Amino acid sequence: MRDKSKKRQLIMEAALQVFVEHGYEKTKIIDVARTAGIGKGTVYEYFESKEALFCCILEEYCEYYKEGVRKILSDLKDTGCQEKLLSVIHMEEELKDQVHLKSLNPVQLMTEFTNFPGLKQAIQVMLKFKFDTVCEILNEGVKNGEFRSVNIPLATAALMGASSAVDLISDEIQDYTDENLLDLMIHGLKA
Amino acid sequence: MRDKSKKRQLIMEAALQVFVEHGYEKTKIIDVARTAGIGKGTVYEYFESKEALFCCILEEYCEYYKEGVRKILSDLKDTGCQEKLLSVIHMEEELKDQVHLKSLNPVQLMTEFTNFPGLKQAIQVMLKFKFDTVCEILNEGVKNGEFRSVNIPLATAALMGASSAVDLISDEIQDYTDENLLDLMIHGLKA
Amino acid sequence: MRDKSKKRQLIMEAALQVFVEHGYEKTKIIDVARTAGIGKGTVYEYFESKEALFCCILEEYCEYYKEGVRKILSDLKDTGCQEKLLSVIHMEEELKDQVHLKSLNPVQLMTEFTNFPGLKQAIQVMLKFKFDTVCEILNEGVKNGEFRSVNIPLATAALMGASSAVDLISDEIQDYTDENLLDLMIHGLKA
Amino acid sequence: MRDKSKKRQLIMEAALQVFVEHGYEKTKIIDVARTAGIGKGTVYEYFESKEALFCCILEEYCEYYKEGVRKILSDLKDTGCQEKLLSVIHMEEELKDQVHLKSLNPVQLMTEFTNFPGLKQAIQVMLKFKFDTVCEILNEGVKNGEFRSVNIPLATAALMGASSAVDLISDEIQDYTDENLLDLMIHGLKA
DNA sequence: TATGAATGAGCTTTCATTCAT
DNA sequence: AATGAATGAAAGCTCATTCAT
Repeated sequence: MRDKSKKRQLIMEAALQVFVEHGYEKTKIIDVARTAGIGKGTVYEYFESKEALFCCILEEYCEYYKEGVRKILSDLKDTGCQEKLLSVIHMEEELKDQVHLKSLNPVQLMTEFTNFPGLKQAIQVMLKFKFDTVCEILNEGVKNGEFRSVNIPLATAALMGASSAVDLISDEIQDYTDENLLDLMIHGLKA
Repeated sequence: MRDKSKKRQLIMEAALQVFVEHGYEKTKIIDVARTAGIGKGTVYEYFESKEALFCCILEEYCEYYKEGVRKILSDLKDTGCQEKLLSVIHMEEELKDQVHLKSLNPVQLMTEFTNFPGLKQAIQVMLKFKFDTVCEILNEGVKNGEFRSVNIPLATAALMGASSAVDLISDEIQDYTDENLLDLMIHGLKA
Repeated sequence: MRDKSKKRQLIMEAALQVFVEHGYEKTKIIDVARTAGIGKGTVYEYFESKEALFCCILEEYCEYYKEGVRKILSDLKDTGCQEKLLSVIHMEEELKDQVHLKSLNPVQLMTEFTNFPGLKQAIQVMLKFKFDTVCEILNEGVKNGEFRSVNIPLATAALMGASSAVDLISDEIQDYTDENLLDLMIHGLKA
Repeated sequence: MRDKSKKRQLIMEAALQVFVEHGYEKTKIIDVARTAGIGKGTVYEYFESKEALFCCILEEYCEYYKEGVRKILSDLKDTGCQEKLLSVIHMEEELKDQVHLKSLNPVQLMTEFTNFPGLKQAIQVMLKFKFDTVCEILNEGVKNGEFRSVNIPLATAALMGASSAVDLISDEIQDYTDENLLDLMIHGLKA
């Protein structure tokens, strides 16, 4: 039982690595298998299809992320919203390091999977969770006077998008820290 | 010569439409040909390969975009930077309408084409141009005291990312206008 | 148009040959292609799938058979039912020679394709036509006093089954002719 | 030794059931194992291969059938041939009920396994036995004046084929009984 | 002895690309 | 110049069989 579960995890980790490196379409099951050091058929003992494998990865990642967010926010119950936002953004970076990936950014994923209804749905669940979480924090910030009364969904999207893009373009950016980005979003460009 | 050029354009427009609708991998050359109302082989008379076709589209789009940006900025030589930024963001929206597409957003494209070296380069050219343009505007804004002295590449990435993501998540957002987004980025969240 | 149709026919003939020789499951598309002297992909230009290919063959065979039966029976409008039955049985033998096959006997096909709903239906159409045709002849024979008042569906099944099986076991049978078989079915074993 | 033999029997019964329900090709060893309530590997402890398993079933079925026929015929030593034929046909029906199967009709099997030389041979043994048995009865019937002097192998094939087909097409047949079929074969269609 | 996890040969099917017309 | 019929490499997936436990 332990072994079965471990191998499943092994495959998911190998798959994650290959998916992130080559993208969904270019990823071949045989490469996932080789990366995991197993045979092609074995992948299918654990996952019904390539799409299902991808879905499982997303779901796990999502759970992992949700869990992390919940924990952080409960730890920060009494701090300011700026700190909460920072922690949420931070957590994502840490998550990436832990699972050794370049990105599982839902904003980016949405782009790639627009045409896979099955996958798109799984991504939307993740995206929705992030969106709702950030919305809530902003809402709280507006209520307690920390933030001004902005269009919250718009601000949420902007925040998520900004942090996504910074990722993609980070080669060009000196001194990037989550703090710097958040500071910018909070204080704005205005002199 | 005229004809040759016109048919090339016809194919590119059909291809753009199909690429944007279905994504690169899911786009079949036969669908491009049918959309263009021509034979499958004809596509290959004008473009070496699917990848080359995509590249040409990007390059043309990039030129078109550059041209538009140059014109706008020369028209706005003496206005404030906020207006310039707005015009640049606006222009992208207009461009989409003109070529009837959901998106050719370079931030999104970067995601999908990370693994096509050929395509990635073309996208990066486009991305770089946008990036440099926005950087310049921000730079000017800082110099003339309109903006505070922020980390300009970071701010540029945030701005580009925000406007990209708002696109993807726009279902959730009420009252989205480029003005609202820009206002948010300029004044920040702070109360 | 002529060519397209001819190649389709070529593939169907090659496929028929391979299907009959190796059975449905053991038939590989690559073998059909090689037999037809074409590439594997070409088969799929003309038929959606292996199953569809098989279905088309059955349907064509069925049409061919129906046409033949109709013609024979209209030619024999005024002869006895025994002669009609004989002609129908004869025709099947001739058909086999014409299409160079061991058998497309529906009674046998029913056995092999019990588990392919799609294929089974096509076979049942063929079987039903034969069944109905023989039933009608027997009915007419009973009415005109040529035959006694037997259970017609039962007699039809027996007749069809007898002529099918004789085929399969024919190695063992000396002096087999359709006439002999029919004579046996008509006069019975009784001394 | 007893256990070994019992499990072997268990597997054969499970396999028989699955083979009859799904056909040879569509039968998966895992399904046989599940039906038998054992592990997949265990099947291979008792049978060399899927084909060997099928062969063993046929051989056992054949033995069983032979035994039954021998017993019946010895019991009926002094009755008429019509009764003997009826008993032989009856026995097959009973056999089916005993082993819970839709059919192991050799005429039908011959069709499916034309292309499995190994299996075909086993089937032919069975077929031959039936064939020879029926031939003998007919021979006796001709000799004792019960039947007229027909082409015996032909009549045998017809009889076997008729009873096979009636099986396959039985949905359409009202009031089917072995007696009715035999009566038809003996008295013929003639008025 | 019994197992089922692991395997990879082998299958169907897709589609970018070629090339004869 | 334009075509679309032909192609075969490549991919996802299945399942009989093996073998370590």
